[in-house]
Amino acid sequence: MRYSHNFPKTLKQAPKAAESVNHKLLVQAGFIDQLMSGSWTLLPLGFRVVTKINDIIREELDKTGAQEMLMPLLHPKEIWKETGRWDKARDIMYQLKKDDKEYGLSFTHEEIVMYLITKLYVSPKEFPIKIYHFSTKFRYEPRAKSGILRAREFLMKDLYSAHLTKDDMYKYYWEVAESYFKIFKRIGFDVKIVEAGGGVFTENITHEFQVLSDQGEDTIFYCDNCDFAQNKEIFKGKKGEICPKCRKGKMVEAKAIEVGNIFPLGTMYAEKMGGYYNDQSGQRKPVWLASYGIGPTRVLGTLVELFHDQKGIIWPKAVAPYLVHLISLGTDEQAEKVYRELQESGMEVLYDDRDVSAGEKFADADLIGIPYRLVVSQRSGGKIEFKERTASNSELLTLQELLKKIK
RNA sequence: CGGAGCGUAGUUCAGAUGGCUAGAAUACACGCUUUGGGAGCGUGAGGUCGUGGGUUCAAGUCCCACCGCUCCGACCA
Repeated sequence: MRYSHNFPKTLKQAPKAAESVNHKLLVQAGFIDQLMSGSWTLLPLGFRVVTKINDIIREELDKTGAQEMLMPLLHPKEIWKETGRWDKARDIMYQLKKDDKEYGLSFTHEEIVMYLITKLYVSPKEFPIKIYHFSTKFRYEPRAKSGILRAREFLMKDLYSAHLTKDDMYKYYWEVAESYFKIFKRIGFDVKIVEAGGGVFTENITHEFQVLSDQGEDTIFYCDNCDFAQNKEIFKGKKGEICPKCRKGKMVEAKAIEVGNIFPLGTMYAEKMGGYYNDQSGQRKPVWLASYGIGPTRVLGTLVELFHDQKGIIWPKAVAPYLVHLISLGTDEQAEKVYRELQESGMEVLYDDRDVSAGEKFADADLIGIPYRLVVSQRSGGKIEFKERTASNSELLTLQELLKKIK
């Protein structure tokens, strides 16, 4: 991509109102734009990062046998009445009326999934059913905040699984937990799996995937010796106490950002919506439902909170919008050739071909945060100057050496 | 919803005790020059001063109401 045609360009200054790091840097570098409080556009650079995040999620979930689909966001009131959540979730659901018919904007999809399963499944042999989609969620937040971390409209990947038995539900539940762990590791996070309550979703203990960060609005307690961790809402002890699980480590208190969560919902949805099957003995039994979410746009913000310096963003390679940032300093013919060759080798290149000063190109490269910076100039002779975003020194390489190094 | 701050050009801001055709920087367009850390000169375009009402000979400036954004709190799968 030629940066001269990238929409939009970086800003000289971050917006005045921005205080959180993800808000400042993502806006200044041209990844996102705010429409109103809690509502954001993913600009081309931001959308590329989210696409990378989604691709990783998709790849790992497909390995568990899950199938991708897409469900609607405009829901009839009646389906939410069936589970009682039209009234119970009134505070977070956008509800609207048009010509005397009432609708809700989706804040989750359990009701729709249960409706689909009840309506479309043919035989118990089809279970377990594992379906997911990436789509927008609308949630009325009393106070949207922290840049893109707490929005009223945001992107979510939600997976739903339906099972004949509780054991089978939990078997897959832990398989997804493992899958989530891999996803976050690939993205670049060191996540903690934290026990939590289920809120408006379930009475059961659920699990959150938390990334430690001072910018987080959740408070968690975790053991410094074993994997025990609980969020503030359900943890009964205090920090510094002996871990109730391993009896060896001490409990640590920390701020964290919740990037994913999983819910073993049980049979409530099936019972309220008629999701039954006949088992071998001819008995009528409800199916077991679980749901699992990851917020790709919140992941985007969390990445910036974690990976940045004074000059800008530092994208992990797995999710960077481009892998290399090519800069030409007054040697356009050579840079054009390098650009062409890099593209032919399948490299994702952002090529700054603008007629602006060297300093501006360097500053923008640091701000945008692509992992590798390449400079072609008089000074580099026939070679290409290679520098990692986090390094202070560069080295001169031929194209072949460069390709070998990066791949 | 309670508290605080803010709202003037695309962006960041200046416009004191009310006073003339509302300014700067930056970004943008054109020309020339320039290319290793946000270059220089010139020309040009760009504004319902958040909205509505009020006070006044006169309001960006004072008063009232409302709207919006950010932060703290309440809330939060």
